[in-house]
Amino acid sequence: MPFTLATWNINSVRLRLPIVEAFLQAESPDVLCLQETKCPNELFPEGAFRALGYEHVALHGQKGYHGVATISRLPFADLVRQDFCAIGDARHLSVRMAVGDRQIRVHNLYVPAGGDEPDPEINPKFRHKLDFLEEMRLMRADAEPGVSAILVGDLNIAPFEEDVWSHKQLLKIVSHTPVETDGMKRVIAEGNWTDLVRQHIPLPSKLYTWWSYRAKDWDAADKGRRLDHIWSSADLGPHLKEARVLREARGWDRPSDHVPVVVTLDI
DNA sequence: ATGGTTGTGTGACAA
Repeated sequence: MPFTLATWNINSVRLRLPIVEAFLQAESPDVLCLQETKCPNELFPEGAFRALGYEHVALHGQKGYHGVATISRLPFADLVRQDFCAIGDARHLSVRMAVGDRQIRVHNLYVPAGGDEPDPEINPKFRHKLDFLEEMRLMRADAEPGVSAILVGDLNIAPFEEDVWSHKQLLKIVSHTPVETDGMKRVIAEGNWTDLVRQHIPLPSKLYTWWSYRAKDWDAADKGRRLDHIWSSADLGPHLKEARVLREARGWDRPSDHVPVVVTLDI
């Protein structure tokens, strides 16, 4: 059976509900993982998602900042909200669902952006990002026997040269510094994760999922970065049928600065 | 080098 999963940093789910609804009607993924919902759980617009057939909603939100949500056509169980760095931020949510005969745990993550100065000694936000990455090293794709895994989200790191518009110009810019890109590659290697998007759209193709609001003409300038990712356990790699980045969503009305990333597996 | 924009919730901060 085909199984389609999408991830999208939505930058306020309430403000952007119209484009989220349009996306769901157009693409009809089985699962949508949102980040930066900026919405307390009690104010999350669950009804709008139920009306579109997404009857299963898992929330880890807070007022004003951060927040992740996983909405699904398929039922799920074993909801976990992990408190990375033990500071109470709403940055992680995972659920386990049955897809055909297979069990899959879906992790939804919003990694700290890390501020502007890439020095953990003087910038506590960058220290936090590196600490978060260190904690992610404990996440293993094969952590649960008999359960496959998918890890998605705004990971706020563009790991490869082709994941940014200019490798040289971004080497000292937070999201593409060597300590971050090496750290992410270590998380992938040690956790035995597969980068599904790069499996389907391999290097050296340039690929971005985020364009700053501050650019005058994001499309023409195209100074993007690939900050949003979909990884899986190795067993799912051979089942991948397609991976897409919905670049056009950056040009929609009142857009997020991130666009949806979508994979389809044949389970 | 600097400044550029958006969101929350009406301040200052986060991204």
